[in-house]
Amino acid sequence: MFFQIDPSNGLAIYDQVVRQMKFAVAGGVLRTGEMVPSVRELARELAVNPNTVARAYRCLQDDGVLETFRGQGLAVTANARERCLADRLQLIRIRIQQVLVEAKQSRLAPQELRAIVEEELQGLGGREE
Amino acid sequence: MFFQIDPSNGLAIYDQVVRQMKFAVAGGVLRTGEMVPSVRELARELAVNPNTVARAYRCLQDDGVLETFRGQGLAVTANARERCLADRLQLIRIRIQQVLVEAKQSRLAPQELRAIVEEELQGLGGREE
DNA sequence: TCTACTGTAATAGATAACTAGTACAGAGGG
DNA sequence: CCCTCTGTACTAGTTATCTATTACAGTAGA
Repeated sequence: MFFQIDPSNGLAIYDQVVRQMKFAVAGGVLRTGEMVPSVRELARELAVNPNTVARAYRCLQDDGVLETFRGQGLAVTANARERCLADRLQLIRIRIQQVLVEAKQSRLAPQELRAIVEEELQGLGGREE
Repeated sequence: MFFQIDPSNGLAIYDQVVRQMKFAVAGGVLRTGEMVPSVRELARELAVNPNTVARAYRCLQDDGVLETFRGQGLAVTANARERCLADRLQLIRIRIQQVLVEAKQSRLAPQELRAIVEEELQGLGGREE
């Protein structure tokens, strides 16, 4: 229902949860005050250990995206949206920059690079989520 | 002189060596028959353990890019160029696809995505290597 | 109060990647 | 032969991540 986790992604699972949670807030899927799934529920859903989800949630608290209500759960904070909008741009920009640097070092022509990007953008274009 | 390694890259170090070696062959920096740096020399240069370089070289042998001359070193194989040209496209395409999928899931607008790509391309444009 | 949920914490174990150190066989130059 | 280079192999230890399990405190509803 919520996220998609790929264990063989290079990124740690908890990090994937953090990123996708931020993206959900930035994209308006999760709104201020809304409760997120409980640690155990999300862990079951993702077929992942509860500790891993708890760690992700702890990170999200540290980043001011979630706040805890003891005994009840965690909710999206008041100014989470603006934080996440900024974070989303930054996170994606960094990944793009890494790929482009590598492509540049490999002496792949920029036109060829643009072609790949456009091609892959077309490949994703139609679907929503 | 040769490569740039970033230990906190997500990618394993030996994998970075493999990729950059393939890119060097694809880009014409390394030619057929040319000797590559010895395990110990490259390890010293990259400030990395010799075992890590050895592992990368073993991968490159398995992929038919390098061949070993016992007691002398390793050299680029005859048909390494064409293999690496294909590998380069594939490796970069996969990374781009991963970023675009994530961006798509985050509901970032494609125009905004293109803007970031162009912006970062400009940022790299001038430099050679 | 009892029960079931919540987050949080702590411990131990598994696995992967990398480091550290040592050792061995082959090639080549003196 | 001796020395130095080459790749290769092995063991052990470190670190980070994730799993597995148990436990505890707070909240809420019957």
